[in-house]
Amino acid sequence: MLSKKTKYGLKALTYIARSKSDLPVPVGEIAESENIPQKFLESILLTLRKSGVLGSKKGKHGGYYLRKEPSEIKMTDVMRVLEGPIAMVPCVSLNFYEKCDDCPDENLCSVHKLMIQVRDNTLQVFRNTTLADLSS
Amino acid sequence: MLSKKTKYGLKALTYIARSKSDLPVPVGEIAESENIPQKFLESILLTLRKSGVLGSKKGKHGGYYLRKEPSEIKMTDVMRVLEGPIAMVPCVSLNFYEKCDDCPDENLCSVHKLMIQVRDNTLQVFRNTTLADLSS
DNA sequence: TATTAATCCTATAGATTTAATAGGAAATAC
DNA sequence: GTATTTCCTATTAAATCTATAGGATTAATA
Repeated sequence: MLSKKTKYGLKALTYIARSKSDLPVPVGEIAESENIPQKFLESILLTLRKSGVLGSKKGKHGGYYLRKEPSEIKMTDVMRVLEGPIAMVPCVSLNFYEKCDDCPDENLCSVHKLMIQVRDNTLQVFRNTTLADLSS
Repeated sequence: MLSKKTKYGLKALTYIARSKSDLPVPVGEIAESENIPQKFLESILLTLRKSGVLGSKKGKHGGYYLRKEPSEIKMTDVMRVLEGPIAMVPCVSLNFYEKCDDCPDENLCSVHKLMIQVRDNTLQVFRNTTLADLSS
């Protein structure tokens, strides 16, 4: 299941990408428009800023803005920040690899084989999709 | 993330598919061989039996067996029983559809569009993979 | 300079889900 | 009738997710 954090984050990014204004977009505006609890959204946008996807400006007329063109923001990056590993098991994760406790040899593991296929397919979607695709 | 339930379930099914013996396979044997807590595995195999994937025999020399040939057991079916919906959000689920609380119109929702793609790719993997593939 | 509006930060509560355990009832082989 | 195994229900323990609270900091502007 996609977490609400990720869902809200993607919706917020889309909202910002669609924004016509030159000014940064304040959290309150997004929260209201997209039906997202404001405080929760604050924390989400904060992590997106810390990861480099978003920039921010404090104070009056402040808010969040994209650091790159929407077409340059890949879903792989966004998903890894919001949702964590793209793989369904750590033992097939490219960026968050971890060995399984059980499983003496993962080359013989049937789950491993299957999940590599799922990972590759999902990865292909996220690599070929940018924020520009979402917001169009 | 794949739940342990699903992971254990897949490993157990693979173990049973690989079994040479004519007798049903007892839970204890699988649990020991695959490093799975036995009581937990019991409950997992029980749900697989109730869903029709496995058959069982009680008492001495009892255990679990496959109801169909491994090549006839699709991952779509197994995954839906063990892990639930294949889609990452209920609003793009074929078998467990649910509308989102937020989201006035899901055709305009950027998350919706993206998750349909992920679903279709994952579905393709699961539709084209059977237990025979896992256990070979 | 005071006011207002915004991000930033930390902590924590509440809710849900997952993982695992416990204890025995029912069935079957021998 | 004893040993073995599935079957069933309940419960605990742990982890994670969702959301809220309360204020500190920063910046624009009147």
